[in-house]
Amino acid sequence: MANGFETGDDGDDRGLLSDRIRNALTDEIATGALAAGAALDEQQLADRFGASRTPVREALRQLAAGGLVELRARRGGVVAHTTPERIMEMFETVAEIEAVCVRLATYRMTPLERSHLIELHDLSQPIVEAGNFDAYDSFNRQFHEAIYHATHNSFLAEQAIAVRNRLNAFRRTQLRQGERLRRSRDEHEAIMQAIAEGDGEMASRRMRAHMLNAATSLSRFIETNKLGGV
Amino acid sequence: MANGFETGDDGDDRGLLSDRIRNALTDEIATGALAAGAALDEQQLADRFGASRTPVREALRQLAAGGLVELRARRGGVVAHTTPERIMEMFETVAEIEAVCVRLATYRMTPLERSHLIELHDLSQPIVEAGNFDAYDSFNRQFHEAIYHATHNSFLAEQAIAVRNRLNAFRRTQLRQGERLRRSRDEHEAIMQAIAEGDGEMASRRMRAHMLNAATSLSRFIETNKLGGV
DNA sequence: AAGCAGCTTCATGTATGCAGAAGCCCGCTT
DNA sequence: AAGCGGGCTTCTGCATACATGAAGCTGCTT
Repeated sequence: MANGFETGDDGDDRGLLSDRIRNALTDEIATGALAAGAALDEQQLADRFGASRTPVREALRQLAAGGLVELRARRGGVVAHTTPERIMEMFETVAEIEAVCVRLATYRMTPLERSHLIELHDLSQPIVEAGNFDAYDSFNRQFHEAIYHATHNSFLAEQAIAVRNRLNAFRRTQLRQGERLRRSRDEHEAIMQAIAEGDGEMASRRMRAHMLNAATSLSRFIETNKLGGV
Repeated sequence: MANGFETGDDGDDRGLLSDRIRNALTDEIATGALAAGAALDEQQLADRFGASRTPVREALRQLAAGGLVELRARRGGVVAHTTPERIMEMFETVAEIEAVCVRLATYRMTPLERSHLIELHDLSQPIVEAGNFDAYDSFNRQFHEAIYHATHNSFLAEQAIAVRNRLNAFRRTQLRQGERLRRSRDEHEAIMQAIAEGDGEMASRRMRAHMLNAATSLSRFIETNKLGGV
């Protein structure tokens, strides 16, 4: 996470109250239960969570720092209004950062890391065959994070994870089409090949294309379903 | 800033108390008045700022979100321990992000934006001649931020500014050598030329080199002055 | 003497109370 | 009837008080 907060675990039973509230609100914003622009009344939220305003305030501050909530001094907070254009910008940013990561990783990864990545990639084959979306999502995360770490630049890796998480809040309307699943793995395959050949630039270009393909698919999805303000 | 907080201005007289404390602590950490690893006692800070613990807590949370402070649940906070290695990682990250920005900017900037950038660059000539470090610092910031904006990706621009600001906290030990000043402008010149030729890849490579040169200079500085834990 | 248990102390986490500012509604004026 | 001003309401921001978990210390046991 590397967000400056160590709470033990992200479970929901025993952490700090403010963290539980933060996680809950994050989920609700991500799932759309709290629509963009919705006012966030402190007392109201406190009542809803059976807590006082204090932990709610702290949760809101943290969400504001993460960009999910906008706070105006003495005027309360609202759920950040994220337009489709901005989501596309976020996608492009992630794509570029991932491209940077895979290029550096190609040049710097240890044989052990390369082996781990190959193993991970191989494991995704049966997942695609089975069409298990949740499992693939989990694998996909591991795959990309393995690349982040292989840059041997922990700060960059943290940035990549942070921006990726921030984007994930809007990927719930994920493209759950089997075709994209297979294409995603094929693109991974191409990236792996470039890595194997030690061609960081090629891996970088393919990674960028990989991410932008996902963005394009989502864009089409938004277009056809007319999800105006997300 | 796009950090989710709108406080009117960053002045110190009339904003929110928690913001004033946050700014003050940011400065103190940046200047080294608060050394890395120093414990941050809430009550103690509250006394020092003549406030209660509440705004201090909020300030600490925001700083934690920004990475300047590490908070462990129920165990208080300490100034984030930023090793020279980590600073170098941050430099590399900034260099890569800037490289991405200038490539996108090259392909997307409007004639007006290009003109503005050229004007900005021209204005830096007399500043270098005069050896005015502060003025050059200000210009440099404008120059790079103009490039961010020219990407026409506001999210990416915000990320770039955020990570740059975070790094700036450690650049106070800035290399104030006239030679570096002139070389910096020469590198800008080379970047401008690549932009003028519409060669985004070239501009990107030169920008990366430009940033890494600055990092190398700082690295030498740290090495010779043995600023162990920063 | 070393290690552990229990207690004490203290800092954090949470709740509540209070003051001030922003927004709103109502009534007044033109 | 429409625009404006004042009082009112409500919510945020800050302060203070209470509860709880963590760290350190003391004394006992082995």
